[in-house]
Amino acid sequence: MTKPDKREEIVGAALELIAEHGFHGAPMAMIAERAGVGAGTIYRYFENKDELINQLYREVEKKMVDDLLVGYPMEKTIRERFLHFGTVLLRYFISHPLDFRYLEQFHNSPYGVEYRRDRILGKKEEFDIFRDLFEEGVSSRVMKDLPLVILFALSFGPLLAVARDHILGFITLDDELIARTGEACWDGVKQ
Amino acid sequence: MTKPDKREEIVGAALELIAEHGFHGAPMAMIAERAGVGAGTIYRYFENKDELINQLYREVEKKMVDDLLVGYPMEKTIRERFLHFGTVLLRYFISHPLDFRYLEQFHNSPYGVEYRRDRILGKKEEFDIFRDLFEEGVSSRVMKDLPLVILFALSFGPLLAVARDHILGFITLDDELIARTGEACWDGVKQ
DNA sequence: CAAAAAGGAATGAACGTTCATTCCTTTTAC
DNA sequence: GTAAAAGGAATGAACGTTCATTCCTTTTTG
Repeated sequence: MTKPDKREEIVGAALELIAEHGFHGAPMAMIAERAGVGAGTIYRYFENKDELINQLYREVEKKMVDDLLVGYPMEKTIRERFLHFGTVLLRYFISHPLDFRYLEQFHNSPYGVEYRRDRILGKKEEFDIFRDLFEEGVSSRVMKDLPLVILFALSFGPLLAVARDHILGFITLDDELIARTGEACWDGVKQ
Repeated sequence: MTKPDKREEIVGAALELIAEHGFHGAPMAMIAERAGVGAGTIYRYFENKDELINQLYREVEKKMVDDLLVGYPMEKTIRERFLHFGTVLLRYFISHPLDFRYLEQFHNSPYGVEYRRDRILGKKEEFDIFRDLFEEGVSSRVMKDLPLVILFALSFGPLLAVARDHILGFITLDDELIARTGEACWDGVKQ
């Protein structure tokens, strides 16, 4: 196994185990075993478990955001761009359930709270296409004049909830249901 | 300290510590210390940590549901009943942040998934005022004809997200914002 | 009524287990 | 042959739980 392969194996094993069993249900020894490497080897690639968890988060998030931007209809209406995001996001979660579960685990942990605090209250300069879309929506009076955080909640709250329900098997989302869920979210944020 | 007092102390300490630091950030020894009892004493009231966590969940949930039903306008329109729930729920979470955080921790853990599975897929016979409201909304064509699970997501998804943002200090909800958030949720589910 | 005995609630040190991390040996790469 | 990489047993800290003992209340006895 070549060097980058080993890192990939570790990251993949960590993703699977943490997505399925949570941070505390995924001991380093188990990650090592599933990755097919020695326990000590992980520490050649990651300083400690926290570092592994954080780096994995960034990789999963980047992969998702990159995917989200493919085919983004930059020139279309706000509504269409909003629906694009909703649809693509839901599809992404459904076809990458491990990624979704991992992101959820992360966000619902102290790691995620700290991360979100930085993101929302911290430096704005970073490229944030969601923020741009919502700010444009509010200032052009196409969306309700509510704080960004609430518009985010109205949009992502339901999307995350239905993605979770689908992945846990409480419902089966098809294309029509995905589209109608996106529309319903739009009804929530639109003026 | 009388006998029921001790149980109360344990439950209160567990609520505080778990709400703040999660299940794994609240060792039994720490719960015992905060409760002002010996570590072994907890096991006189609860068989084990799981039992403590589950019983605490049921108490917190019951307290909340009871509160939610006070002043429920049984005879008013579906819209008004929906808005009542949204408002009262948000207010409850804001004034009981520990309860909210505990419920979140629970729902985002294996405990919660199992619990939800029973609730959604399992026996329907249990009294569930939410389910009744949404079923009435759909059948009377006041709400969108979507699966109940999705209507739930459209309603509670944003409410939970907003409550979390308030409690974590990302936004400050006042009466007006609470009302407008509820209305926005209604826009999402209404036909 | 007072003293002794019993009962059972409370305690916290101790135990066994689990885990992240380290350390030293073995293997690989060049 | 040597240095880097990998391996996995060893380590020690932290955890949930147990249990022998203490403490306090209640009951019994004379």
